[in-house]
Amino acid sequence: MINVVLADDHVLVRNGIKALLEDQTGITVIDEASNGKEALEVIAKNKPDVLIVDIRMPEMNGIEVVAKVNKNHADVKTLVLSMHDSEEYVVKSIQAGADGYLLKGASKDEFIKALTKVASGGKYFTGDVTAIIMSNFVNGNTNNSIEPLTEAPKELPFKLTKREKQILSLVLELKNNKDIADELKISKRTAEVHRFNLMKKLEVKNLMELTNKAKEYNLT
Amino acid sequence: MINVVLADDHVLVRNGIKALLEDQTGITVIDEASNGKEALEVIAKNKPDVLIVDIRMPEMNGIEVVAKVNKNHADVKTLVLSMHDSEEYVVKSIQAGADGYLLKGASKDEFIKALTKVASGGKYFTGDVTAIIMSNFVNGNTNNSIEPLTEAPKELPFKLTKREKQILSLVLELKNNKDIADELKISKRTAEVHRFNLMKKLEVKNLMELTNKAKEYNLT
DNA sequence: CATAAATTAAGTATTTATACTTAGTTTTGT
DNA sequence: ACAAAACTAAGTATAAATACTTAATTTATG
Repeated sequence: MINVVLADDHVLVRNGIKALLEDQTGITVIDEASNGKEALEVIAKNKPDVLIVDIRMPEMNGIEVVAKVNKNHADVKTLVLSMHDSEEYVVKSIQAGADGYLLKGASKDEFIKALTKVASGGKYFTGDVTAIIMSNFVNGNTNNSIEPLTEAPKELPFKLTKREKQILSLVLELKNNKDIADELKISKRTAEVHRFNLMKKLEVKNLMELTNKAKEYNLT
Repeated sequence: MINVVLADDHVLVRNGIKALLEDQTGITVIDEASNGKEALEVIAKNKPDVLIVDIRMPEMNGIEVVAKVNKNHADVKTLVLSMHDSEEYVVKSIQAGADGYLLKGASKDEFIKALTKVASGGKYFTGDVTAIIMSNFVNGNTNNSIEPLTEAPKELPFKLTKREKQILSLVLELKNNKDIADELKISKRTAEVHRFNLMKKLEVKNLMELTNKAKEYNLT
């Protein structure tokens, strides 16, 4: 019997997965969570075999949840669900210690396969992203299984100060330096400097690249 | 027996709804579509009783689909699914002729209730938005039922030309005038003029307001 | 085919952003 | 308490955006 906890902020998606899984004998959804923090609480309480977790969630995103689960509840397996087949997300999930990564567009069969594989101690990464992963890790993998990362997760190539993060978030709201300055009660020139340093650190040269990079590194 | 067509770009969501609905006797999902255009084709072919359609979809959004279905297949009922309880979406759905509007966070019970009500010629709008609607239409409504709009859908307070829509979409990607000009092979000055006219028409004075307004009116 | 609407683009003045550098003033870590 | 890091903000020069206006071509539509 596989005991599962579902974490996704949409009831409908949870219901869907639940219906899909419980149609299968040997799988039970013992609890649900609608955000990252709740997921951690629920896991601490219930100790499921597998956590199925969406990346995009309020309070705390799925990847952070996976990282924490791996740290504090090493025996709980994690299967990440995502709408995106972005390399960034996949790699981050692996680094966070996820046991599997599935696209929301996956079929029922693939879903069940992934869950059972993960529950039995295996790894499952959807075929759509396997090629990407392959190029990053050299292993004797069979088709959809890969070994977990052994090396320490490589840290971001930049570190932002508190103030910079503040300014970044305002810049991402497309506010101009004047408005940012007013909002933070600093001079416009100071806002400019922070923005300038931000652009340097993130190695971008315009707003478009900034927003893309920020999204890429989840600096929202 | 109610015959339903599902249109949503996520297989998982479709599977979820399907499982949820077919659990109920008297409801059959006869076909599915993963984007707006496909939805229209599927409807032309199958003539279902009800179309359950997500707002956010590739190719053509759910509201446009509803409008077209209402025009070309008046006997097909439409139930709009959305993640957002935004007034804009609700009002637009009603104007497009939707018979119901449900949040994705709806419970199974509410879902079934909405579907059966819509299928039998009624209207169902989720309680979360009823208050909003009430303030717009004065009718002798019972709880969750409202009358359809009789007046012509009020048009947007601005109309954009083809070129302006093109430029708008590039502006929304945060591209600057130079890049937009290069991309469209026009002079930078021309791009500036179009952007200027855009700002005037939408009555905004900076990028932030522009993106907000564009989102508001679904001008993505 | 004629007129309106749309697209193109230049001119001009003013404001804002960019790309730095320098430097004084907190804050923070050990 | 002392250095390092962070925050603040000024100066300067150049580039780009803003806020218009005018006006020459294209393109649509009655």
